[in-house]
Amino acid sequence: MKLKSILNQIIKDTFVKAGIEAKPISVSEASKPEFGDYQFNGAMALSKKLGKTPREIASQIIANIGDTELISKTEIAGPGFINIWLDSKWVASRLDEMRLDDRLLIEKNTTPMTTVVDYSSPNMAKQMHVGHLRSTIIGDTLVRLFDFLGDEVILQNHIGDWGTQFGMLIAYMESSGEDTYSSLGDLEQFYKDAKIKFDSDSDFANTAREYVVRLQSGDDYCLKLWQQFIGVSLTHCEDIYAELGVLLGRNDVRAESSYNECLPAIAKELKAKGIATESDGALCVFVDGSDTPLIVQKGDGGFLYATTDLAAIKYRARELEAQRISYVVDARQSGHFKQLFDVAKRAGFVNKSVILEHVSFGMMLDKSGRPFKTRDGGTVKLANLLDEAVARAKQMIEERGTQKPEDIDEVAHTIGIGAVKYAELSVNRQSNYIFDWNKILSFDGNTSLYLQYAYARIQSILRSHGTKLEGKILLIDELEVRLGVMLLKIEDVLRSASRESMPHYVTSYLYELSTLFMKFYEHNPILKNNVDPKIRDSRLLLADLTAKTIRQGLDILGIKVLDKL
RNA sequence: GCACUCGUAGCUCAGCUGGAUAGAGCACCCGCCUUCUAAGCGGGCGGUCUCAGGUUCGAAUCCUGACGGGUGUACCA
Repeated sequence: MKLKSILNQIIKDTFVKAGIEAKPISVSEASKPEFGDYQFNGAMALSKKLGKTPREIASQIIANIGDTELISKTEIAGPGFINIWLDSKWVASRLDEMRLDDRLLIEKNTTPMTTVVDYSSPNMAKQMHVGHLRSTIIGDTLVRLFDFLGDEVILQNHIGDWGTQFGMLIAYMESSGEDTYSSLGDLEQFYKDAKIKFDSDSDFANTAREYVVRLQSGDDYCLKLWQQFIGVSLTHCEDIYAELGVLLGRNDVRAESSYNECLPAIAKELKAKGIATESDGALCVFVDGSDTPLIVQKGDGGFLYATTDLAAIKYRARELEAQRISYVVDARQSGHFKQLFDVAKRAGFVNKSVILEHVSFGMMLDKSGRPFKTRDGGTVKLANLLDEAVARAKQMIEERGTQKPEDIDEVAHTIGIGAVKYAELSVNRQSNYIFDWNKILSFDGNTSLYLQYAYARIQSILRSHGTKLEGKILLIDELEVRLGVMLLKIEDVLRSASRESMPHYVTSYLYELSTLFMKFYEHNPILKNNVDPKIRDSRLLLADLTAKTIRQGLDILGIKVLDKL
């Protein structure tokens, strides 16, 4: 439920009733429990405009709140804050509705927005490395989030499958003559070997160069080799996707090369519209605020990634009818996207109303704050990173010794992959972040394990109880009320995370929810002997609803829960 | 040089459209398991929110400048 909107509407109504001619600002969550559940801080700002003291305005607002079942108490505090307490009976009955609803009272958008999410986008010439992790994980969460809230989501994996290096790669693949799949088992090595041969063997280099030309002119033989190469490389990516449990599949691939045919028309159209002009022999679009232009066509007639991106954005807006296009790409390309969006709108490839956003993110750094590399300075392959995560998780649970031997591998996988994903998602995506194994695989603090532990603890209580849950939720203790209100906030959190493409809003919420539950649990016994049956039933229901909310939140993050830890 | 971005506790990070005494986790110190998972909970220590101005009743948040870090800067993607 959209709790904040409901409260905002109440405040808005009081403005009308009181004849206050101003637009109220939004209520905000109370900064402290003593200040209630929500607070309205708009009275101070209106003081000058209305010629009244903030406290006068505040009391005018309060006087007009009238009879509403969801607010139990209001007060004017300090200079003119209005503190608002929700009625615990009202909260309790909403929670009773929530636990009977699969969607936890989270509404589905009545008018779905067609949203394209462009993410992962690995280069087919190389193995996936840690640089692809953030895009893949953040993008996947956005897809799940948008979809859950009811938007029409279209996944786009804009794989890099075109460029001069493929001439060399297919020539080398041909000459190595081995079984293609196994020889491409380590793409990184394959690329290096090809490069060595290219640099040392002039006949091979000539063949490679010839293959680039033949490839670009549509030669059947080279195209066949190239398709074979891309096919194998893509399968490697799919292995990683399966390991990570992300949604991307072969149907979501819309490769760079698929836009090749449209590129001349894009350049022509930009030129015809007078948007692109020639400069130093290249066809360029100059954009206000950038001193370097977006180059649409090279001096030699070739096209660049900017042209491909323009073709792609046009395809997404026109063919896919996207109303929102999100590019989950690292922050270094912010300049490029600024130009791209400007040109796309100016050229009319995309309507003005379409939301174009660069969901940018920072770099992954190691513990000492340097770019995350292997000991010898190479890029860390994603496959190795994920293997290490699972291996470390396995070691931990073996030491703990609470899992059955046959379950260990699966549990280790859930924990290890979950920890890596959560680490990516829980920090503000815009800044660089430090990747530290000890931190991400910890049970303390804002980690996936802490949430999984909270969930597992609740499952354990439910198992001990055994029988079906009964009764109603009663909110008596202060911690119960706070937990209850927190549970009702989930939709507001998901909505703002979706609006701003900020997955860490969700992780922060889940962490706060889990810590609140832990406190509640420590202070309010559930199954102990002296607990009144009605209260016991209520607390069981509250625990169960908390678990469901954690599970739903983690599901949107693409992280699995465990019944036992 | 120019552009973008960041600067919050010893470390890693939250802090939403400006609001009350700036919050977590780690580390360090102290307490809590005969009973629901102690991978937990409670308490303590720790801050000139880089600095200087400005706007405002009110600034970590907005604006300007300085300093410091990162990134990008014409035919690679």
